[in-house]
Amino acid sequence: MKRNLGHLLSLLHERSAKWLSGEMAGAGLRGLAPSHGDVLACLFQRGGATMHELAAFARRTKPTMTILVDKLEALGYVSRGPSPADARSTIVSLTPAGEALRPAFDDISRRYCDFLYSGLSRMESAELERLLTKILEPTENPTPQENHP
Amino acid sequence: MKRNLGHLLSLLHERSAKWLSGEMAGAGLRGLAPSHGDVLACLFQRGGATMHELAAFARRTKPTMTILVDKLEALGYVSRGPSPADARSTIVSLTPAGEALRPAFDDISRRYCDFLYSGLSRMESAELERLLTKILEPTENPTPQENHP
DNA sequence: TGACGATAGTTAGATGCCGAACTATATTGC
DNA sequence: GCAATATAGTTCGGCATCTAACTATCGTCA
Repeated sequence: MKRNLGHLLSLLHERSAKWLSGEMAGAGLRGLAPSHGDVLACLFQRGGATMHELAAFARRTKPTMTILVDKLEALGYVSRGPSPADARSTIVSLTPAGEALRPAFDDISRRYCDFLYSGLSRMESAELERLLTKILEPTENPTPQENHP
Repeated sequence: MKRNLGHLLSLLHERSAKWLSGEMAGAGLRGLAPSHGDVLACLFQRGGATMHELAAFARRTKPTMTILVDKLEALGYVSRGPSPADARSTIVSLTPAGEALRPAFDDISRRYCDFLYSGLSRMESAELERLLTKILEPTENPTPQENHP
């Protein structure tokens, strides 16, 4: 059983994704993926965002964001509206039903941290973050899509 | 910019996957995903495996493995054969074309490690692995699918 | 002012992945 | 020896994701 860094990373990533999906399902959001959660998180934080901003926040491409928002809109959690400043832009915002998810989401976020850092001391957590950041450093990665000259 | 552990993990995971895809494409395997690489890695290591073993090794479900092997077989890198011991089983093995990929794969594996551990001292690498393993420990995760009573 | 390149968003097509359901073979219990 | 159960693989339907290509609008610059 080779336990190299790549393997550990995949393992943890998959487990995190599964945990989040499970928790979201438990919060009444059956069938929603972590990415949908990222969209909602962005809206909880900013109150409204363009497709472009959502895509950058969730680090997904714009076509993906179209699909994600389509679903959230169909479920009644968000709505699309025109931007007063730019006729090309769409402003996505939370509906009352979407806003109602905020407490459950805050709760999941808190427990997600507990889940991830479980068993690690405060110092170990800090060290882990430092090491991962150091690996990430060399080429701080930009937003997916449109990152070419 | 919240840099919590979940975020760092996602970032690193995405970057690793992209790096691997790119390297595989560079090695003449355009259109193959990291999971296909896992299948080949398993075969390089064991010389032949059942679908079930491949699925466990790559941590994908059996239906997914069917598709992955379909593709590798269509490309001429592996072939399916019957198991002499069990008529239900399929033995997947490397064709000469598949075997020919081995040196390129070994090279990619080596450079993948360099890529991941880049900038980390030997001690830091060990510490990082230790911390990730510690997080993973509590519920050492089993093979996906058929893991329920 | 009008043409041209940049930007916002969507559509189309393809791929990796999963769960559920299915077929075929093996194993176990009576 | 046979029915019940378990196991190996596949098929089916669905979802998130990507790239490429498209439409519509904005900004710029001559």
